[in-house]
This record gives sequence, structure tokens and C-alpha cells, in this order.
Amino acid sequence: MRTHHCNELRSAHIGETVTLIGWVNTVRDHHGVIFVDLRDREGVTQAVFRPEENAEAAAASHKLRDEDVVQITGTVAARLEGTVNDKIGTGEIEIVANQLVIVNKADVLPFQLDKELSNEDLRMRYRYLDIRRPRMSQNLRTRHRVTKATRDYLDERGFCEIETPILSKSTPEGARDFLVPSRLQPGSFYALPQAPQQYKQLLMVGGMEKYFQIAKCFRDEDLRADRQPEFTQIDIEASFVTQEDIISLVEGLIGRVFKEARNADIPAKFDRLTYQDAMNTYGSDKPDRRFGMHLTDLADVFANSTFKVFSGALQSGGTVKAINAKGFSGITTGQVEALTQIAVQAGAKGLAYIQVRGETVDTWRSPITKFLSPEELEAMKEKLNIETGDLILFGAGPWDQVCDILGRVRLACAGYQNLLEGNEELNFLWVTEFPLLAKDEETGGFVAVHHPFTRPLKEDEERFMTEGPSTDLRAQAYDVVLNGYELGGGSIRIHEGPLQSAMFKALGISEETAAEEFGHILDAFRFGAPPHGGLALGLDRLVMLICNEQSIREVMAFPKNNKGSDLMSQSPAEVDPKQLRDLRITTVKKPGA
RNA sequence: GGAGCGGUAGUUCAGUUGGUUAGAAUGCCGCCCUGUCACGGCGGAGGUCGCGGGUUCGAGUCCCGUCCGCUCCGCCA
Repeated sequence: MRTHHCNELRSAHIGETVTLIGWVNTVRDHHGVIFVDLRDREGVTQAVFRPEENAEAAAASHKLRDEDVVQITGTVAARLEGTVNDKIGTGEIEIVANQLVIVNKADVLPFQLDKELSNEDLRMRYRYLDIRRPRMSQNLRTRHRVTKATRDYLDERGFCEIETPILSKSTPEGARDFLVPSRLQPGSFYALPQAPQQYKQLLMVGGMEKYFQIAKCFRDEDLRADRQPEFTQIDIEASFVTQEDIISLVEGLIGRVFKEARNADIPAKFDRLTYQDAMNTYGSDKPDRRFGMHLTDLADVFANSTFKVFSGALQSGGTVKAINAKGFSGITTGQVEALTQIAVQAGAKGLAYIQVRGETVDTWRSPITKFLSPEELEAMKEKLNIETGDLILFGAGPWDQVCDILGRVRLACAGYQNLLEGNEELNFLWVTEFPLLAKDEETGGFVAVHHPFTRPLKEDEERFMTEGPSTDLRAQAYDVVLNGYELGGGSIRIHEGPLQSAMFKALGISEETAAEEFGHILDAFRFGAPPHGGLALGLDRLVMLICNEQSIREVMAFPKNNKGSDLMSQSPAEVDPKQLRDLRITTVKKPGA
């Protein structure tokens, strides 16, 4: 059988008799001499067939086609002078073949493995062929190195990997659940976990102290390039820890992962921003800080402006902010329209702008400068460092809305200006002090920004217990961000019954509902629950960024498409009516279908 | 639920203002070739222009509908 793999043989092996097994990568048939590049997971080795060495093997090699599985036995030989191939690791040698076994013939493939393929549904339909391509197989092996480094790192620090149930209980909060009908209890359903959140907290109550899991999670929501219905989290929880403990643990973990999976050295400590500062400066809670274009506050400039759009926003408690897209005064009309559409979708009434075409204000092109006084224009010029060639974009209104609008506009401008073209910086960031609660637009009640088990900041906890919920309470919650992607997030949790009950109450969850849905948690907290906290990292996104890919589908072996289908196995699919009978389930057609 | 982009040979793509027989590269098949490595040369096969309808003397091209794929918004504690 196989003695070496296809990226193993070097000049030192010359003279040895070896056997390789793999796929026919290419055949170059010169009639008299035939070259076969044999490929396996590790690389490529050239085999050469000559009639004078072995007529039978040479004759058989004429019939080889791409992707046949073959076993080749021969002698390792130095390549002739001038025929060394420095593009492959085994380029100094070749196998002079004297035996060829065709293990399995291959049909002509539906696409060429050595060419880029834009047709993603074809790739998905034949994913097993797509995985033979170096890009995919490298990505999957990088993913393995990430999980291996994670397990090693956490194991070395006393963390214990524990599996939690996949068949679990539906919770009213959060994303839509995937449901699994129970046969033994018809009419009842399991839910697939959106995250092992409650289980890992209960493991802390169980005294496991340091837990982690490479955990499959499920959310029945619409897909994106960086969102799949089933995905993987590196889920971590520890007892008797502070936010600082979790942060430095995760900094070390990410450093180890980048070192082992990509051989990249990243900072030992990441920068930090509070949620407030992140929103104020970047208009996002997961800011991409590889470029500037900061949001600048113009409240003091326009406090008494006659331009009602600005002064009115300020007088009703809102804010006026602007960004300076340096050198982008040449923005096209279409791009202005597109930016306006982005702003409007985010809740703006429009998007005020100035195209700075020259030194003096009369050269500026803008729908609003005519409403602004010379003093305001001068102050603004100073604050925003306005120079010829710049593009200024404004937002006015409620603070959170203005931040959000300009944050989106900022990213879109960076895209139009190609600010990140070729940028390979890895910009890590912690965003801390997230709000504990937010207003639900629909119901008018409060919702948990992170989740209902998140602990308030120490200095806000008493106010929460005495004065009740409000949106300016801060949480001991933190996200780790890389280049504008949320890599993960976590919090220090509530571990006492009274505080947890107060939280449920703040969220409008009645005592009966709390007992019904979360009774096990509240019970557990009665029996000596340790203080604890943790974090979860999105493994797919992490690997995607390590592999420089644009979609997590490129780092998952068998992902789903936009509509949640697996094009290879054709799932989801209808099932045998008998299975439905066992579950006592009937399906109804959509009206009109 | 909404918006945008795309769908032409096995694959990647081109196809002008609507106009003769829809092209190229690659792959595939056959023949030739004893040092190639994206081997080369010669020849050949290969098309429901996603699908349905409409406008027109004439539709790959224009219009309507629909299906599929991708991206984004909503959604994703």
C-alpha cells in the first residue's frame, strides 16, 4: 500500500522504491513518455511512465483520465537537468513508474478543479468535488487547526469540554427556534439550542468551574454571507471570574489560534472602547477601525442655528453629527442616491452633504450650505478639518439613530473609496459596557440587549434594584470585534435569585412565566450558585477571517444556501407520511397554493 | 416580508440599436507527438440563450410574469 504521501518525497529519497495513492491531477501524454501528476491531500508528485521501463504500465497510463484514483509504484529519481519544477514541493524528483493500479475510474467531472468557479450552486451540488480543490481543503484544515488550538489552550488552563443537549427546550426570548416534534409525547416539541447558555450556567452551579464546548447552535432566521442556520460557537464559561479574567483569557486564546492557524502574531492586548464611545465615534458597536472617518459632534456649532433641521434636532434632545469622507468630493450622483437610501432605510429623513470643491464656500456644492451662517460654516470647517476635495455627510436627530445612520454611511463610503483595498491589518477591539436594556419599539417594554442572564455593571446594579429598568443602565457585557465583524461576546452573569427575578420582571416576564420557562435556573440559584461569566466566539466567522474569505460557507464543509437548503442532499425534504403519523403531525397547504 | 445584481456549450464568459447559420477560451472525444509540468499540433462533437407569456415581419437582446442563485435591509436575546 501507500508508503508516502504526495508532498513528502525529496532528493534524499532518490533510489527508494515507493508507492503513492491518489487522484490523477493531470496527464501529459507525449505518446512515448507519459507524465502523470498524482495528487493527494498533501500535494502533488510527478510520475513518469516509459515503455522501456515497463511497457504494460506505460500502455495503461495512456488511458488515465483526470480524477481517476490510482496507485503508482516506482523508483524515486532525480529529474533531468533543466526540468526541475520549483512550483511544487516535490519538484526536484519524480517517480519512474513500473506499476500502475487503477483503483477506481472517474467520470468526467461537472467542472474543472483547477479553475475558479463562480457558480456557487454547482459547487454546492457537488460539494465533495469542490472540497478536492486546494482552497476548500486548506480552509477545512485551517478550521481544524483553530479548533485544535482552542482545545489545547483551554485544556492547558484547566477548562473541561462538556457536551450539552441538542434536544432542548424552546425559550420565548431571542431568535426563532428550530423545533423537533416528540414522538413519545405527541404535541410536544424539543427546540434545538440557539446557544448552550442555560446549560453552561447550570454547569457552573454544578461546580465544574471551567467549561468550554465547540458547540453547534441553531437559529431559524434568514441567512447571510456570515450567517447560517446551524453554526458553531466556541462556548466558554468560568466561575469566580471577573470581566478582566475573561478578556485576558480570550485575548490569549485568539492569539494562540492566529499563531497556530495562520502563523500571525497579533497584539497580546486588544484596544478597548465603551459602547458609548464606539457608537459616538464610529456609529457601530462593532466598528471597523482600519480607517478613520470618525463621527464628529457638531452640537455646539449648530445649537442656535436658523437651520431648523439641525437646531430642532438639538432642541428636542437629539444630536447633530457629521463625517468627513476625505477626498471623496467627486462622489457620483448615483452614489449620493445610494447613500441617501442607506440613510433613509436607517430612519433618516434624508442625507445632507457638502461636496467641497474649493477653498471658499461659494465653490461648495450642497443643498444645505445656503441655510448656514458664515460663522457656522467656519466653525464646522475647523471641527471637521475640511479641505478641498472632501465630502461631508450629516446626520441630525435622536442620538442612537444618528450614530447608526452615519455608521452605515461611513462603511458605504469606505467601500466606494476602496479604503480597505489590499488592507491586511488585523484590528482587534473590545467593546465594553453595553447597555443592559433597550426599549422594544413594538411593545414599548424593555428587552435584554445581550440576554436576560447578563449582570449589570456594579455601579448600576443598586440603581437597577431600587429604581427599576431604564435604558441607561450598563451591563458587564463585552464583545470582541475584528475588522468590523463581531467575533464573539459574553458577559458576567447574574447568579442570585433576587437579581434574576428582578431582571425577569424588568423584561415583563411574569412570575408564572418565569417559573415555567426559567424555573430550573431560579431553583439552581437557590443552592449556592457561584459567581460566573463567560463568552462565546463565532467559530465560523473566526475561521472565515483567518482564511481571508468573504463568506462562512467557504469554511464549512456542507453549508446551506440562501434559502436554507442543502443542494447536495436536497434537504429539507418532504417525509414519508408514516413518519408524520407517528408524530401525529399533519401539514396544511399555504392558502392559494 | 422588501430591494438590488445575475442566469447563453460540461465550465468561465462575450454577444453592438432587435436582423443571415449564437461565438471564444477551457474541458470532452479522435488522431499525431519520448522530457512535459496550464505540454504542444491537427480534427470533431457539444446550445430548450432558466421557464412561461407578450410586443414585432423578426427576440439571447424589448415588456410582463415566474423559478433558481448571490448580496443587502428587516430579522438574528
